Order: sequence, then structure tokens, then C-alpha cells
Amino acid sequence: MRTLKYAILGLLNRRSMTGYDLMKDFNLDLVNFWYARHSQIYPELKKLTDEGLITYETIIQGERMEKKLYSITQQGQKDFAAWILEKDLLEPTPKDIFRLKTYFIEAMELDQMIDHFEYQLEQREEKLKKLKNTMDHHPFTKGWVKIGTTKYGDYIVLKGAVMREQTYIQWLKECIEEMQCGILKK
Amino acid sequence: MRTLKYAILGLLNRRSMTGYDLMKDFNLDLVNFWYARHSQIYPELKKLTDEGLITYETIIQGERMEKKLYSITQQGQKDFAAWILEKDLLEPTPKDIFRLKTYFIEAMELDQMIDHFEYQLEQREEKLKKLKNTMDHHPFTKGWVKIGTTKYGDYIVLKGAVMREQTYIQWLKECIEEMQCGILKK
DNA sequence: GTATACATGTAAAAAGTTACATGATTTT
DNA sequence: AAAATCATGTAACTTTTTACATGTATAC
Repeated sequence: MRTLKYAILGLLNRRSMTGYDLMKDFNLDLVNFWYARHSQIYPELKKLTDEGLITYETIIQGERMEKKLYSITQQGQKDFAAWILEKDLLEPTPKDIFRLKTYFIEAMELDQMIDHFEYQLEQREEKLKKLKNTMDHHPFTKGWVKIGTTKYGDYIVLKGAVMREQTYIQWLKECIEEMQCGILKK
Repeated sequence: MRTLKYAILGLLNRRSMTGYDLMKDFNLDLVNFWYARHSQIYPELKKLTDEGLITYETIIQGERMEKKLYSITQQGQKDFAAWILEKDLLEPTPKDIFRLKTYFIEAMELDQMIDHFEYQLEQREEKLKKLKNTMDHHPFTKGWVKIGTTKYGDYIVLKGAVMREQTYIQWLKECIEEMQCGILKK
């Protein structure tokens, strides 16, 4: 479906940037719903250039370091606009190794199960803390942003990420509690 | 990480079955956290057989239809047991095209945004209805299953899937409401 | 008899990860 | 001077998807 293509076009539609900048965006803002390594980004940029959807301008940083500043073309904008308006059917449920292991929980002892859940809980709580911190510093939270601006999209996906994480944590906690009752009954 | 390998071993650790049976399991029970097409399953079964982790027995169904009944070996059980006890670091957040499009929401008009959200909401509500139905018919819900049995894992991941879907829906609804306020202000 | 489900595979392509490879600039 | 960050690429491999390919058994 070439989703990476549209993710890149969408970012370049906001502002021109280098492959390195794109990489940073994927690993910061977008990491909660899309990501890509630089080894995937650079070849894709080449491909999009060949297809005429983006162009670049070579810039010299400092004495001699070259970097390529990519911009979206008119054709790229058209292509992106068509994609974003497409109505999608539900995607398959995302894969989740933790849930897979949980499905096979009969292969663990009760105390191992609880360990397994508590380790996951620790990590998820750490992640939620970071997400909430990002959210608290977001301009929309502070009442500075209006619907329809660039930052509005950033804000609602962030809010969605917080809610998703909170629910995961709630699930973990409820399971732990239930399993601890199992121990007490022993 | 060969997750498909362990998913197959885990299923065969419960009971012997054919590649076709595995495929059905992936598309029914496991679909909420893992899945694979038959074109991925059959080659993997061959590989696991070569590795000595599973074996098969050819069975004749009816007059001449051959099918292979796969079973886990001792080595396979050992391998699976080691995997399930491994402590995993958090996986990267799952990719989500809907959230990606939402991030780029500035490229849509307000009424298009709402359409986009309402279409997703419809589909998610349909999915939640099915999940809840499965849950209501689950033996654990009816109080028949104890912690530590095979069906307990099935139950808690199902419960997690329901919670995840409810949260997605709640997020969609809150966004729609917020956007509708944006329309009223016009 | 016809449609659906059962049953098993392969080939080609796309998507994604890990490792290899190099060098400049800025911060400490 | 060293470490961190900026900057760009390729190669090999794994994972996943889509399409091709074939035939049997069962339910209606």
C-alpha cells in the first residue's frame, strides 16, 4: 500500500526537510503510529524523486558537508491529497507479542505469569509517564491551538496514544489482581 | 525474532493439528494479536520439521485426500518453554494508518475530518459488537474455567481486545464531538 | 450438481530489519 | 581531544503479502 510513501509526502507537505530530519520525525512525533529506519527512508526518497513526487536541492552545511533538502512537488501534493481522502476498511488488528505469550499462559506457573505481567506493567507505566509529559507541554493543552491547524493533528493522536496506554495498563492491573486471587486460594 | 515459529509451536503444544487447522486458528482466536496467511504457514511448517521441532503423520481423509497432522516434539516443547519465559522489552508502538491520516488532518476540511472519523467509528463499533459476543459466550465468563487452564489465556486476551476496542471508540467519539464544536463556531 | 469448505503448496514482490560503510560538524 | 550528533547511503536478510496453482470432500 506504500504507506511509507504517503507518510513522507505528508511530512514534506508540511515543510521541506532532509532525510535525516524525516528520520527524526519518525522516531519522535510519529513513533506512536508509524516509524521507519533511515535504511528504508533514503531508498524511498530516491524512488519518490524518480517518480517526480518530490525534488531536492543540495545544501552545503559548514565547510563542505552536503545535505539534500527535499520538497514536495505539485504532483506529490495531488497524490497525497487523494490518499488522505480515501476511505479505509479496518486494518487487521496489530500484532502484539505480549498478548501472544499471554494467550499461551497455561505454559507458565502462576508466579511466572505474575512476573511477566508486572515487568510489562513497569515498562508501560514508564512510557505513559513520558507520553503524558509530552501532552502537558503541547500547545493545544495550553489552549493555544485551533482545530484545522497543523498542531491539531499532532494533539489528537497524542491524546489517543495516552488513552491507548492507559487502557493497556488497566488491563495488566486487572489481570494481575485476578491472578493474585488465584495465589491466595492455593 | 521468528515469532511465527513460536506461535505455531504454542498451538501445537496445545494439540496436534494440520496446517489448515493452524490457519483457521490464526484467523479466528489469534486474530486479535497475531495472524498469518497459509502461504506463510506451510513453508514455516516445513522449516520447523527440518529443524526437528515438529513432526507429522500423513492421514487419509475420505477416499484419497491426504492431510498432514503435525505434532510438537520434545525439542520443540523445550524451545517453546524457553521462549515464553523470556522477558521482553516493549515492542515499538503498532503502526496504524488511521492515526497516521489523523496526524495529517490539516490536509482535510472539517467536514471531511468528521466523515473520516465517523466511518472509522462505524466499523469499530461493528467489531466491538462481535468481540463482546464472543466474550459473552466464553466459558470463563460463565464461571466454568479456572486460572492456569488453557482457556484462561484465551479469556484474558479477549478481555484485553474488548478494552482496546472500547478505548479506540471512546477516542473517536471525543474527537468527533470536539470537531463538531468547531463546526458550530463557524 | 453446485457451492462451500477442506487441504496443500510455490513464486514473485513488497516491506521492514540488521549490519556494513563513511565522513563532517558540533558540543563538552 | 573525545563524544555526540548530523548526514547519507548500500547489502543481505527476514517477514509478510499477493498471486498463481491444484485437487478433494461435504453440505445443500
